Amino acid sequence: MKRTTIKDIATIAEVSISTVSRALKDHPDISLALREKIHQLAIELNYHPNMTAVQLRKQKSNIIGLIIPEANMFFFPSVIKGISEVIQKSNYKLLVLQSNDDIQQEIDNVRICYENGVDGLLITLSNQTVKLDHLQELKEAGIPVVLLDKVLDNNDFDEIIINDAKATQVCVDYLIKTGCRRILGLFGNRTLMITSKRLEGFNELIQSKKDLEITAECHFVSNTFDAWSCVDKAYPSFKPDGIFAMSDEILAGVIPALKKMKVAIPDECSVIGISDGFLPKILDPEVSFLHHDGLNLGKMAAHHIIQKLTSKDDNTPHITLILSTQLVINQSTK
Amino acid sequence: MKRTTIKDIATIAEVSISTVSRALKDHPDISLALREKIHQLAIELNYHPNMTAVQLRKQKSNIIGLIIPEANMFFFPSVIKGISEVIQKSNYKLLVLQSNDDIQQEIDNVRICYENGVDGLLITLSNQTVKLDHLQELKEAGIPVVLLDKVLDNNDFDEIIINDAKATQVCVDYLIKTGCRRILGLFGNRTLMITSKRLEGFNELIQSKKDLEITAECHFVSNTFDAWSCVDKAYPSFKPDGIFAMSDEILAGVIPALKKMKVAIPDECSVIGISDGFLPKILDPEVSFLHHDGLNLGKMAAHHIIQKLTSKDDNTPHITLILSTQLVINQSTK
DNA sequence: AACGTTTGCGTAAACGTTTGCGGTTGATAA
DNA sequence: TTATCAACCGCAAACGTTTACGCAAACGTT
Repeated sequence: MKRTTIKDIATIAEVSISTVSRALKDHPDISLALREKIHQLAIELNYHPNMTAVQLRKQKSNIIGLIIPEANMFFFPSVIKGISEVIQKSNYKLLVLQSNDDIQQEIDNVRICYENGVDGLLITLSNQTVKLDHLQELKEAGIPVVLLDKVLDNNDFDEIIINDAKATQVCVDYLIKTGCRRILGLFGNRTLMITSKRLEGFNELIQSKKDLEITAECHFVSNTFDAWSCVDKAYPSFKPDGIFAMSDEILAGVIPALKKMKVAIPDECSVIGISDGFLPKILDPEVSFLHHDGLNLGKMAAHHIIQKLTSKDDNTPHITLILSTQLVINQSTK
Repeated sequence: MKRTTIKDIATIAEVSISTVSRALKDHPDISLALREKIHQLAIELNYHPNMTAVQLRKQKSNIIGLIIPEANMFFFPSVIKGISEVIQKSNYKLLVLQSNDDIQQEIDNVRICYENGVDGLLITLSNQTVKLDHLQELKEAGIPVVLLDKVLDNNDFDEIIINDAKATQVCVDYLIKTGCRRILGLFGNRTLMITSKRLEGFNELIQSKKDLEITAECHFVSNTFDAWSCVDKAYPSFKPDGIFAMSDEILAGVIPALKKMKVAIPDECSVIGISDGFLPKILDPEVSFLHHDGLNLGKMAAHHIIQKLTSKDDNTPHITLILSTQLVINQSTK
């Protein structure tokens, strides 16, 4: 059951290979009659182009690489969905690799992308990544790279992010405005820029409100259940009246922890977080959150990289796209 | 910034292209000294093989296609994670396409996989899929196809599933054993085999317990919020004392709906479902569920297709792998 | 000394496309 | 008649590898 090639079609139609190739893409050099005949033949023989050969010849794969730390249920599904929607329309395909938050795997994955001739790369850095040499190589080879969400400071790459500091401040500010004075901040991995930015914003805001005598405490957790046990320990000793969770993953641990301790939300303690928006709806009570829209992030990323791929001038300076966010107030805050 | 090829290496080392090719894979025909020299050169020149060319020549891509209906936060993240973990170890890559539960997109995606020369295909059928001609073509071209979770009856393909009917019965049986007599069943899209199997199991069990005078009612919903509003409507009229949700996506709507109506779980109404296991932990109260392990499903699928790819004899009859499941009891049931 | 055998490398075809260039018609214009 | 020019199609190289085959030199065996 060998697949049919244009050569097979050529033999049957008794024309040359090049004629078949041109006919199939309706090149005006080929007469209409012959074009139709060959199209017909292609259908009959169930011909499908061998993209591998096309890639090799055209030096273009129409494949976009996506490297993510981990395919967890938070955030990435929406991002992937957003990317897929856009690139499928533009005839691109998505090669998904995960680094498992391991720098070596990330480097390997970048290499895999390169070897497989991706036309562009979207990447959310692992939390072990502190320099971008591996990406620099790609860039020098003329392959556009776009960083998503988790980035490094002062890098030379295009990036699509939110204003992490401000996002955090909007949340914490809301807590304070609604009367919270003892605020517990829960953050992710310390090595991540996304974490330090949000932490920075957090501390800055607390500082700026010192006349209100705010007390704050910050913890760093690595996943949902880590957040859960962190709240278990920190709540009784610190007795916060407001908790800020920097991500859905953390939020998913905070609410159950409080409820297990019979802490009334928001009467005894308010909760707010940065979230993709789904989780807050199904938790009880519905959580107030700053909407960080993963679907939109994915779409923007895809649009941006496709635009880079189709535009001729690649000497544009690197660009930072800052997504807008929106505060959504629900019952978890007063 | 052209990428270096073995030709470049050959020119510099003043040997032939084939010698470089062999040296790089340590072919014994090449002297040790030359091998080392060429390896060294490859590193200096930052050589990376062009997999597209390798693919074309070897007629093998080491790419596995994955087609899913939708990258949502339920189930698929774990499946993708499981698949990725396994295939990355075996040097395979994953091409992820989503059909958005649209048959035409699914067909297109299968074609894309074929054109890009995937060595194997993993697919979870869309809910519009009623025949498998598009997959048959792949199979006839010698490309192994494995169906995941959502399958059709009496198909000729390898499949990895759970015993849907039994899984449902275990859940509903538990509800009945703990005293429920008015049971509301919430199911997904009717066209899916997975739905009809679970529904079948549901009805069968209810029938078999007719001496207990069980009353049951079934509804079909398409997503979380659909499930939510369904409960909103059905609960007041039907007044169930037990609810069965056939998936995480549905479960995520049931619990909030009940809580909003101030229904005490499980005192007024028990809840149980088929779930990947994460969601039940963060909902309140913690939900009893039959564990349908997506991570494991992914791993099994990857292992199976890799095994098929490496084994010589492809004339094995099609095989159905039925994953084991486990009932986990929490506070949402008595 | 004659004959195998091994060692070490090169030649060239092949994988399935695309595409620049050139060539052959037949018609039209000068 | 000859030059011009479309219209239509084929030749062959190229993309970067792999690999069957060949071949020369070196070595070992009688």
